[in-house]
Amino acid sequence: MKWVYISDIAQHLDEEIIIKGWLYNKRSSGRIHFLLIRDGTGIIQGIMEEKEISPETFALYNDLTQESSLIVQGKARADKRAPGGYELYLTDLIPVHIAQEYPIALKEHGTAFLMEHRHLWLRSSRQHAILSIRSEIIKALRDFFDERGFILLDTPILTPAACEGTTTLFETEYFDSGKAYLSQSGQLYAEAGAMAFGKVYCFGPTFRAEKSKTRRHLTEFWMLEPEIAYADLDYIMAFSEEMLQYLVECILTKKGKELEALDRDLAPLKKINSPFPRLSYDEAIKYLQQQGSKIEWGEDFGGDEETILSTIYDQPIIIHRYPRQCKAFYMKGDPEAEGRVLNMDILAPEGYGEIIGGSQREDHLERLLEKIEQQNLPKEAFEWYIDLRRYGSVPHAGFGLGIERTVGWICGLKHVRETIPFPRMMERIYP
RNA sequence: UCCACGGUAGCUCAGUCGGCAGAGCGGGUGGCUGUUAACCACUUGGUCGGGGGUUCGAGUCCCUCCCGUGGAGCCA
Repeated sequence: MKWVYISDIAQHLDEEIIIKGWLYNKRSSGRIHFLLIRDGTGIIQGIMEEKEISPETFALYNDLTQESSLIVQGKARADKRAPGGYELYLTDLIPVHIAQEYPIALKEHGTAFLMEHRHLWLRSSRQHAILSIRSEIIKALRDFFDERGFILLDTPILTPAACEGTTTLFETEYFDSGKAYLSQSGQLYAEAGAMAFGKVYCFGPTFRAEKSKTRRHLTEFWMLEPEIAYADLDYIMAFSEEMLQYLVECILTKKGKELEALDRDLAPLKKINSPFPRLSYDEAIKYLQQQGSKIEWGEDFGGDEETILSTIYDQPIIIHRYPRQCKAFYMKGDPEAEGRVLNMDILAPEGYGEIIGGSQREDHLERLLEKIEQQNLPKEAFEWYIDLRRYGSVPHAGFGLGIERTVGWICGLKHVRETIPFPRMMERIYP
């Protein structure tokens, strides 16, 4: 007997097949039972008629609890009455495990309760849709870089020092060498990679020990960071536009059903069309002040400012050339504007805010040393990084894309915590 | 860390002026040959977050601690 996944059911109509899965829900009107069976690829309604099956098997219905695992045999047919469009007329059913009383009923639950049962919550159709879109987003992005000849460069997670002195780091003991820190960015190592391979990207988890409690923060999140030798700020702005355009088109093509299941309004995504509007930091400040914001020149944008800026246009918006004082030491100064750096942030539309932050890097040895000194960073820990400016330094640039925020935007979610299987937040490390 | 709100049955919540602890869902039993978060009947289910106080009497008022949710700051 052939084992078939529910997603492939259309190719096996009227064949006797086997499906292995779990009981999502059941209903009965006495002589006919309805079993909603899921197998991770979809849901199908199983029909159990008293006259078509042995009395012992028919009676098993009473023992089957929500999320019990089972193997069923039957013939599939298309039927408009069935959720999912297909039904399986059961000829046999073997319970694999009768589940204990399942904590998550098919009713409303609070976020705290669901997060406490995240390992089970993943089985629900909504989480299934979000995480399969996440998987496709990562695949699309990796395809984008691989097709353009980038090398995937895995950067270390345990590091000897901070990449950006400002943020708080998770600390751990490292044998007899003292402290090690969990990486908050792979960028510095990616720069070494770019000098070796020309164009590279890293993709991995990053860690921020900030006590952030907002809808767009996690303590552990995944970041994709390309780094390109001989690229300047204009190059990476155009490049990231191309990347986002590619990504959105790809997800619309391949994940329409899942987006629909999430009630995502597709119109704003279909409108995405590069090049995106660009605003310098100075222009953005001027605009915000006209809108009544109290922000002063030199301050970084807060959540409210980001929301205002990301709703001006129905496109992602690029803000570039921020003041030096609110940005990291490795960013190159703008030769044409005193006090500004050659950086850019991309804010997703519909109020989603920052999903990309990038810059042209300081490639001049003396100026980099000055900045390290000014910011009181431990020079010894950065010697290897400084070496990159001693041996064939070139202009180069790169950016980081936050995966969870990107998934949140594309799925139209209010909070990033559902965009990763097991979110790590200030108040949550279980499960 | 700060501000606001919340914690009552397994879950989601109601509980009036301080006066017998409630509903829906889930669980259990029975019924129903096309159900769509099925439905109908019956039934089960409580350390009212912990501690202290006021009171004849506290889920309800006061103090305190714990936990959670939303937001701020910081950032992707």
